[in-house]
Amino acid sequence: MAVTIKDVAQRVGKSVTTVSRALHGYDDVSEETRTLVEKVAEEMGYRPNTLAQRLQKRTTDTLGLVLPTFGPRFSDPFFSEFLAGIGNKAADFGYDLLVSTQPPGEREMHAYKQAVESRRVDGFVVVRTRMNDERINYLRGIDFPFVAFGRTHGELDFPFVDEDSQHGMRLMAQHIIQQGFHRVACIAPEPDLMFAKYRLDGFREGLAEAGGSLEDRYLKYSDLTQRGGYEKANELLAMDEPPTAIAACNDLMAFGAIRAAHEQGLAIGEEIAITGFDDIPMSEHFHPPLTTVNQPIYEIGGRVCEMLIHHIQGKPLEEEQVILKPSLVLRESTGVETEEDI
Amino acid sequence: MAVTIKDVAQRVGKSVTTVSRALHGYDDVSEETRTLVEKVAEEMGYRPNTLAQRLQKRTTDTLGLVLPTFGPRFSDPFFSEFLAGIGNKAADFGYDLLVSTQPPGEREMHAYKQAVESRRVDGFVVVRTRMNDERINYLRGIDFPFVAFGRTHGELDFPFVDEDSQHGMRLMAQHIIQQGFHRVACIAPEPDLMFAKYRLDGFREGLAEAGGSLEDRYLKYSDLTQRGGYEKANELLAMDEPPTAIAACNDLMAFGAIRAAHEQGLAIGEEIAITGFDDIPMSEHFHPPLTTVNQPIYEIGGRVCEMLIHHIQGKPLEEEQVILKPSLVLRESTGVETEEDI
DNA sequence: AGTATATTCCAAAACGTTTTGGGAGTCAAA
DNA sequence: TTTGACTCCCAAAACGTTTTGGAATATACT
Repeated sequence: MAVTIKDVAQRVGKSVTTVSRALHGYDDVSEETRTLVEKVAEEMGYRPNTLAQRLQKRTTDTLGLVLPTFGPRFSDPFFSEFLAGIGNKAADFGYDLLVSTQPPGEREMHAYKQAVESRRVDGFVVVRTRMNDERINYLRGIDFPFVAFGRTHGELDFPFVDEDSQHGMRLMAQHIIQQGFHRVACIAPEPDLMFAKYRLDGFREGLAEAGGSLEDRYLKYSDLTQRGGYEKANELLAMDEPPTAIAACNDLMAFGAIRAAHEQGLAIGEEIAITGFDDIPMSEHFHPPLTTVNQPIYEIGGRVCEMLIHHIQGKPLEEEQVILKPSLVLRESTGVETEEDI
Repeated sequence: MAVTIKDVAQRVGKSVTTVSRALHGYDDVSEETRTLVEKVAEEMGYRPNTLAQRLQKRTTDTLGLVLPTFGPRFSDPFFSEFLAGIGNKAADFGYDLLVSTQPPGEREMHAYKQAVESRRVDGFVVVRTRMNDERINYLRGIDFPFVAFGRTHGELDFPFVDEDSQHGMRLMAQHIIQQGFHRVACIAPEPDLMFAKYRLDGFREGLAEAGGSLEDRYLKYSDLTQRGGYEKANELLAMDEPPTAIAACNDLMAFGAIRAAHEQGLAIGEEIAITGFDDIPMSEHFHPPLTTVNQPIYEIGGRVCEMLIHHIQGKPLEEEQVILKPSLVLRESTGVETEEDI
């Protein structure tokens, strides 16, 4: 059907070898035949068959990304932005991006193993790391290229990009106290997620440094959804002595908490402070605009992707392990009045 | 490095052919050798090389999806849910999903053409169709398999799934009028998007049927982001005679409009009604909860994917063109008090 | 003239599969 | 004993590339 290199060779009256070498700029082919080959290939609409090229070069030029989804209504703006960051960078380098969606667990691991064993990808981007991360253990065990977004507990002898969310949450705690909110609660995700630990630790440190503390009764665990944040915030607000500040560990849960506070008729930013983490685009446009910790998700995606490609190509990485300093974004949900930075 | 079928063949003392046929359940191989082959293959950890298989079978077992992104901060919850729908269904059928992200235009078309010409995918999911859709023209022109989410203007001789958003917006218009809001505005996306036409047409029809109309000054065009909705709503609310209802053509823009109304101190659902379209998970948890038109995004993704796979495999489609009836989700942003459906 | 050196080319192997088109052996029926 | 059917097997071709390891010719230098 399609035009193959053999067809081109026949047409120019040269061997397949010569055509291939002409097209790849080898210098053992005369200027004359090179231009002829190029012309004919162009005319015939020759496009190399990627599969054949990849088989021969023993490389897939493909990156793998397994998105950890929870339930069908997977709808985390965080991931679409991260995906765009990876995807665009991958395209720049001529790599394909193979995406699959699996909830953490057996099927997820199966997706990784299958991709590795049947040689579908050259490397992985591992996202949302966990305390003891089976994906990373596996990939490290077989020495398969990957770069993680996030760290793990224990040995950190693999390449990653992470934000210093411990520091971010420390700043956030201090900000909350400074704004005059003293009964402070936190909604954290399942503690198996690595960033949960960092954010919670940082939050505790920040409170301690500002002379406060996080009481056990004010610590709630939830999934990372709005619904989860809503439910846990409702529990908190129904207590005898409800908190006057709720720090959620991501923006989505903060949105849920805001809704709960609204329903209780609380003036957010005055009677209660609510904070998030991530600074997804929506947080600026929420009512009220959300105080949160900025995470340059798109850039991180690009960075991770670039590191992975270098890794695959055996190029040395100038920085194997990147930790970014976060910055606070202060908005009305903690009582800060601002003309929003546009 | 990795175990090939040749290694297995050598080990069992049979030909490569026999091993291949044993592993694929052909009946011209004895029960004895079959079990032996299976055992040895298992022991040696043999996994067929996908690339080689695909080259030989002249198929890629891969679906293409090019997400139309606008700018780096691409963060549309709509797409992550749609992606999950496609991804999970593709996995069920053993297909890979190749994702790239490109803004509409030249680079986008290049992504399609490259994937087709270098034979990287067996078919495409085309999302967010446009009036005169170059992607569809191209794919149809070369008779390449695809299924669209959405229709186009003109001939509809290709497989698609779409929601009858015309009907949805008709219902919405009537609901708004019924709730007693009469100065009605609309924020629509660039008219090149096909669903913009349907939604706007439907909205006009609904208003007409309820004895109203959409004045030109109350029609604003925007991108599909929150920021856009916010800006256009501000323009509307700054008019001498501002509208008392704003129907946005997606939830994200509605969120932006809500923020604008909040900032004007308007009581949403009472002094002004605001509506969206899509019913992304967040719309239930917004403040106030958003009246919108439900679109089963995850299911549509799965449906489109399944249709595409059938198409690729040459199986007849029971339904080539699917149009789903939408349903209104009434919430507080139009003054409806509900115990939310959980 | 003979030898080295460029220059230009290509046959064949390789990547790892699946499929094609038989072949050899056994057994029962003619 | 031949014939036909059946069972089990396999060499070789094919998929479409790239790379290896020369070969052939022309040119330049002793």
